[in-house]
Amino acid sequence: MENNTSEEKSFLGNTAREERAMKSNGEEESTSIEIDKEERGKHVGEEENSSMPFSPNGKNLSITKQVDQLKLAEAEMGEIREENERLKMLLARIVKDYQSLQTHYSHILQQEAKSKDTVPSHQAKEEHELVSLSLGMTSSEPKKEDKKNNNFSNGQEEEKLNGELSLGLDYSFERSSTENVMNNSCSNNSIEEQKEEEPTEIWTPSKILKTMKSGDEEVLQQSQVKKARVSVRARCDTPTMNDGCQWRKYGQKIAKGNPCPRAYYRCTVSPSCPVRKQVQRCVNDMSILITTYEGTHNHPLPISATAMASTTSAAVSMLQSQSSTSSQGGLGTSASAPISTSSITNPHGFNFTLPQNSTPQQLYNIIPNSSISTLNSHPTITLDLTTANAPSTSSSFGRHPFSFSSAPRYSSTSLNFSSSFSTSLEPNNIHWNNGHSSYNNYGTVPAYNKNPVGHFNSTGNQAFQENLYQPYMKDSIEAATKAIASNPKFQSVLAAALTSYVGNSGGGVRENQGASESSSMKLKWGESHTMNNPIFSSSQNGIGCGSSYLNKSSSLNSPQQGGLALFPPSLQLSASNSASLAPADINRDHFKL
DNA sequence: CGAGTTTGACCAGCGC
DNA sequence: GCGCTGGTCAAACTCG
Repeated sequence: MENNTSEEKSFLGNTAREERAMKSNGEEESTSIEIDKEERGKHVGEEENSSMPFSPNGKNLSITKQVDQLKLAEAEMGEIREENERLKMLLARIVKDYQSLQTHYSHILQQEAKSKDTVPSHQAKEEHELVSLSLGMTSSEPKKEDKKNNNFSNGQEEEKLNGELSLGLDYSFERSSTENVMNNSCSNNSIEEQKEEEPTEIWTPSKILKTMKSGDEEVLQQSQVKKARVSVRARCDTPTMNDGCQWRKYGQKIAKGNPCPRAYYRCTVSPSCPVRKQVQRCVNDMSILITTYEGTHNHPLPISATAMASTTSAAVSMLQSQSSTSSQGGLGTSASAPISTSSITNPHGFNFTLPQNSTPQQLYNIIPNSSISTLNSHPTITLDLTTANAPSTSSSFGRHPFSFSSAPRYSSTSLNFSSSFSTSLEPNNIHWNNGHSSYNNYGTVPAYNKNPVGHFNSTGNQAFQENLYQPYMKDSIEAATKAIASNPKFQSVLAAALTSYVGNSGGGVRENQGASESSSMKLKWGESHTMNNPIFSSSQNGIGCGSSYLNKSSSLNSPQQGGLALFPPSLQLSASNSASLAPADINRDHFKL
C-alpha cells in the first residue's frame, strides 16, 4: 500500500509537473504572441500615425522600427524555442521517472505475490469456507437491518437462505488486479501504451496462473477457489445486479426458509466457464439482493467484470489466508468451528470477529458495530452493500462488522466494510436497477419510481452510481486502511482487495475507454456529489443499476451484467471526450479513478 | 428462428 | 435406507 501510495504520489507529482510544464509552455507562447501582437499593433499604429503626415523620413523611421521589432520578436521566439526544448526534456525526464517508478512498483507487487504463493495452504481439509466481506452502506432501515443482523448472530440460517455468493478467484487474479492498479497509476503518457497492450480485457486468473504457478499449485489453487464463495448483498430492485459478466439462467429453486426463489446462473462469456452465480432475495428485506459467485473464470473478463472479480478474489484470498493461519491461532476458520454469534463493537469502527470454538474472537476492529454471519453450508465472503448505518441512526447492534464467523462444518468469514453514509441518503436507500420491469419473482419489491433528477439516461445512471458509491468507496477504503493497520495478517488480503478496486477502477477507464466514452457522463459523476440519490424506477429504461443498457438481450430478466459499480472511484484522473455513449461501454466507466 | 427463460424432473450429498 | 435439500438438466415456452 505504501508503495502504491508513493507511486500515486509520484504519479500525481509527475502529472502536476507535466501540467505545470505544459502550462508554462503554453503561457509563455501565448504571452509572447500577445506581446508580439501588441508591439506589432503599436508599430502599425505608429506607422499609421507617422504615415498621417505622409513624411518619407517618418516612413524610413517606421521601417527601421519594424526591423528592430522583427529582430526582437525573433529573439523572443528563439528564447521560447529554447524554453520549449527545456520543457520537452523535462517532460521526457518526468515520463522516464514515472516509468521507472512504475517498473519498481510492479517489481514490488510481484514480490508480494510470490510471497503470498509461498504461504502454505491448509485448505485442502476445509472443503467449504465462508468469507464474508461486507461493504456496508447506509441503510434506510437501520433498525431492521440491525434486527436482521442480530438474527444472524443468533444462528438463524439467514446466510444460508440468502445463499452465499461466491466468486472463486485466486491469488493470480488478485495479481491481475494489482497489475491493473499498476497500469492505472500510469500517467497520461502511458495510457495509450496500455491501451495498445490491453485494449479490452484483463488477464484472467487462469492466464496468470499459467505464468505464476506450477501445474500442481494451479490445480490446488483452482480447487480451493472453486469451493470458496463470495456473496454480495445489495439493495437492488432488479432480478440481478450487474457484475460485468454475462450470465444465463439455468435453474430456479425455492430454497428452504425463503419464499423468494433462488436463481442459478452460469457464466456465458465462455461456454466452458465454470463460474456459477446464485441470486436470491433476502427473506427479511426483499429489496436486498444476494448474489453468490462460485468458480473461476477461465476466460478474459470484461473490464466491467474485473472489479467484482478482483474484489471477490481478494476476499477469497483472505479466506485462504485465514485458513492458512488458522492452525497458528490466527484467523482461524477451522472446519469444526461452531456457529458464530458474536458481535463486538468498537468505538473506532470496524470490528473483525472470528467466532471459533464457540468463543468468538475479536481479530480486527475495523467497523463500528459488528455482526456476524452465521451458518453457511459454504464459506462465503459477503460484500454487504446494504447494511451500513448512518451515524445518526446507529444503534448498539447491527452495524456491520468486518466479521469472521464459522459454521459447524464449514468455516465462514464475513468481512463487512461499513461506511458512514450520509444520512441524506437514507430516504432513498440504495437500489440497483437493471431497468427491468419484472419483479414478480421476488414478491413485493418497493417501488422507487420517483426520480428527482427527472429523465435519467444512461449517463445519468452513471452519475447515480457514482453518487452512490464514491463516498461509500472512500469510507470503505478508510475502513480497510484501518483494518490493515490494525492487523498485519490482514494486510495482504485486504490490500489486494483495495488495490483491486482502485486498480480496476482506473483500469476500466484507461484500458477500455475509447473515444466513444462520454465526458458528459464523467462530468455528471463529478457533478453529482449530493447524497440525495434518486432511486430509479425499473420501468425506466436504462435507469438504476446500470445494467439495463448492457442487456442486449431482449429478455427483461436477462441476467446479463454489465459492470455494476460496486466500488466506485473516488478520484477521476482520466478524461475522455466523446459525447456519444455506446451502451456496452458505459460499464467501463463505472470504475474510474 | 435463435437466444434466453421457465419449470418440473433428476441427481447427489448429508443427516437421521 | 430414507427423506430432505441444494444444485443441475433439459424440454417447453417466450420474446424479439
